[in-house]
Amino acid sequence: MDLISIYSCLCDRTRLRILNLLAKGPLCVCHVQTILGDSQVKISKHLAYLKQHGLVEVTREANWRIYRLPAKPSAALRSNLACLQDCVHEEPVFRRDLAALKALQATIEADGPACCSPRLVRAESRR
Amino acid sequence: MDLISIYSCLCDRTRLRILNLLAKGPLCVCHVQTILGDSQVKISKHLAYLKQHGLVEVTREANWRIYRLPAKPSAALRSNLACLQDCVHEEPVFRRDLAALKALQATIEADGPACCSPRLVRAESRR
DNA sequence: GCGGTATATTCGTTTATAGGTATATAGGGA
DNA sequence: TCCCTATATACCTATAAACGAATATACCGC
Repeated sequence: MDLISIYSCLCDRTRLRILNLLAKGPLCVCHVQTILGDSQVKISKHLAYLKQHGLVEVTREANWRIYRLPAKPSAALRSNLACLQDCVHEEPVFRRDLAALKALQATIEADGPACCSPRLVRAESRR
Repeated sequence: MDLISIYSCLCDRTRLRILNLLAKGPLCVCHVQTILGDSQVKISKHLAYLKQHGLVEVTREANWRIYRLPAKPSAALRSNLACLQDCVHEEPVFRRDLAALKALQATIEADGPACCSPRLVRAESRR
């Protein structure tokens, strides 16, 4: 994975928003979709783009796909994700997304097991 | 200037190479051209792209245009340029470019005043 | 003013990307 | 087996970007 791949992924707002969410932990597609308020296709394609360039990894859990940041990111990716974390604080969209994520996670906990509830995510991580 | 502008600029190898050079100090177009070994149009257009997105600034000195990194970069730009500095070490192209830059600067010093010799650059900076 | 040098712009072509609509795939449960 | 849900893919269109060739601009020295 080279720098160009990384920056190509970062130069789209939807993808930045996705990465900002994944920085907090793994998520299934439907939750990303809910938080960003975008269509299923759009989210799916951006996730595919990120995966193709090595910025995210996927595992399957039942009907769901759980996306996450790479377990072993390259040095370049690590620096850039860290840098991104510093920069996103300035733009309100990202803060709003994180707030929505928190709210959603609270609901998930309350409702019991759902697509990417902590329980499930832990379970499929163990494999 | 927002994150997308920054990352859009960074997702092209030619522009990364240019920024890597400018990190060492101001340069005129012809020297960038010489070091990268690309056509005049190509370099000129990438510099225009960088300028349009606020990643470089230009001043004129006689027949030459001197490009430099912004005097007062935004926080986001500053972090990303710093991050880039860390990352470019891994790829040989960038090291080779810096070596070529050093060689070129030695020649300039020896030959006396040229388009972007330190003397001229200092002179036009004072305005 | 003229010619030369450095740089920018215009135009055309090719390729990549974003987004949508419609459709396919794949697993789970009745 | 059939249906439902979650996600991916194919196909289309519009827009942006990259690059080259040719041309324009702007300053300099004579």
